[in-house]
Amino acid sequence: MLLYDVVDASARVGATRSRTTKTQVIAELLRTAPADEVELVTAYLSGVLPQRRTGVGWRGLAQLPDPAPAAALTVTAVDAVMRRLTETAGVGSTATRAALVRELFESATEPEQGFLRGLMTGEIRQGALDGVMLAAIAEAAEVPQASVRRAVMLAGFAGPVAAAALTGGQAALDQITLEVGRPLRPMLAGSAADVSAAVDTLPADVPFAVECKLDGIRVQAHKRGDQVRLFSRSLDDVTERLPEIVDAVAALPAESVVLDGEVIALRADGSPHPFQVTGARTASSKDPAELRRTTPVTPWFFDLLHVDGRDLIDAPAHERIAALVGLVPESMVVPRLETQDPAQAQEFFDHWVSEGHEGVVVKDLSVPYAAGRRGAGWVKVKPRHTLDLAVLAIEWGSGRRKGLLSNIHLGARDPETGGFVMLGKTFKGMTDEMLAWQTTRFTELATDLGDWVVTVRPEQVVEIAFDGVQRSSRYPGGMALRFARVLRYRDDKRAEEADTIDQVRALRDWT
DNA sequence: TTCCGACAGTGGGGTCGCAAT
DNA sequence: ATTGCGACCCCACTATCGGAA
Repeated sequence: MLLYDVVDASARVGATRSRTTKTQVIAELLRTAPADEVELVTAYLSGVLPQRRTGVGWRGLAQLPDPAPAAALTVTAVDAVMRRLTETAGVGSTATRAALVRELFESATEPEQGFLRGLMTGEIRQGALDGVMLAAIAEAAEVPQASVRRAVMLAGFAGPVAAAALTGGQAALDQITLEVGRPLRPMLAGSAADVSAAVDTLPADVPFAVECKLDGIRVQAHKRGDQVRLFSRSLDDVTERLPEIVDAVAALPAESVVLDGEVIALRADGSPHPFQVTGARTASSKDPAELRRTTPVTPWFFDLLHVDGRDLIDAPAHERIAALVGLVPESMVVPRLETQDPAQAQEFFDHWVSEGHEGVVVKDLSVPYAAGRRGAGWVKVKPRHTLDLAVLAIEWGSGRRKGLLSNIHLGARDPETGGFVMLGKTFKGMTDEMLAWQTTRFTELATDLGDWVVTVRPEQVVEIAFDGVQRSSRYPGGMALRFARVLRYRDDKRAEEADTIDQVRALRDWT
C-alpha cells in the first residue's frame, strides 16, 4: 500500500470532527490494506511508530529536502527505513541517520513529508489516536468493539490486533489472551479533589479500599519459572535496570505471576525520596549493581493479574487482592485500608501524606482489572497547594490555540529585590474564554511582542494550583512547580501582593 | 432531550545518554 | 567540559462527540 493512501486518509480524518466519520474513513482504509501491511497502516494512522526510538526528532527534521513530485513510497518501504534508523540509534553517527532521513524524505511528496514528520515527532494531530482506531478496527473486521478493546489491552498495541481481526475475525481475537512475559496495558486512575469526593464517584454502598499512593515508577512484573521481565507504564522493558526488583519477584513462591505495582527509592529510615531520586535511578543505564548499592529501590505491589496459570484480570478487586496478600510478603504490598467510613479514609490519607507519600488511591473492590482504562473504579487523591503568582511572559499557542496567547510564565515576588523569580510555566486549566481574555490582556501589558514569547509588565496576578516544589537547574530560584495549573485570574490583587519566594521555599520537597 | 464517559489535544519539569561543539 | 537533542519518566486539564439515561 502506498504511504499516500494513508496520508490521504489521515487528511480526511483531520478534516472532520465527527468521530463516526473518522471511524468510517479509517475502517475503509484498513479493509483495502493488504494483510501483511495492516499492522503498519494501523500503527501509522494511530500516530505510532512500531520502532519506538529512531534517534531522529524535531531537530533532525527541521530542514527537509525538496519533496518528490509523485507518490511512490510504500508503507513497507517506510518501515524498512525506520528499522535501519532504529539499528543505528545510539550507535551510529548522526550523519548516517541524517542521510537515511534525507533519502526517505526525498522520495516523499509534500503531504507525505508532513505526515512522516508528525509520525516521527509524535505529533499526528488528526483527532484520531487509539480510541477511534479501536472502533475502526471493529468496523473493518465486523467484530464487536468490546472484543477489539479487550484484545488491544491484552496485547498492548493496536497494530497486531488489527492484523488478527482482519485476517481471522472474532476467532483470532479470542486467541489473544493475557500472556505471561508480554506486557498488557496498565489500569489507570481517575482523580478527585479530596477523599470524600473520590468516594462519591463510586457507586453507593460498594465496598472500597484506600491505598497509599507512592510517588515512584509504575512497574508491571512478569515471572515464569526463573525468568522475570519488568515493564514500564508505556510497556518498555526495564528489566535490566532494576535487578533488586527482579530478585524480589523471582523469589515469590509461584511458578508464574503477573503483578502490578510501584517502584520507589526509600531512605534508610523507610521514608520516600522525592520523585526526582527514583526517576534518576530508573532512568540510568549505568552499572545496575552499583546503582543498586547507592540508590536501592523497593517494589510495592497493589494488584495480581495472574498466578500459576490462573488469570485474575476479570476477577473483582477483592479477590485479586486476597490472592496478592496470600502470595507476596507484606513488606512488598502497598499499605491499604478497607473501610466503609469516609472519616477513616480521610485519616488514612492524612497519615500517609504526613509520612511523605503522594496521596491515596480509592478503589472500588467490586471491579475487574480494566486494563488501559481510566476512572473505572480507581480514583486518586493528592494534596493540592495554591499560590498567587505574577505573570511575567506568555507564549503563543499552537494547534487549536494558534493565534492565542497560551503558555504563561509564572513568578513569585522577591521582597529583597522587589522583582519576580520565575518558577515555571503552565498552559493548563484554561477555558476558551480565559484564553481569549488573556490574549487581549497580555497584548495590552506587552513590553515585547515576540513571535514566540511575549514579555509583559508583571502586573497580572493568577491563582495557581500545583502538586509540589521540586529542585530545578533551569530556573533562577533553583525551584520549579510540579504540575502547575491555572485556577483563576485575580483582579482583586495587585502584583505587589503576590506570594513570595519564601513561601515557595517553605514547600520544597527536599531539605 | 439532557447527561456524562471516553478521547484527543496542549503542552509542563526532570533525568539520562550520546554526539557534536 | 559543555551543550543540544531524543527518549521517556512523572503528569492536569478542557472541549467535544456520541451513546446512555
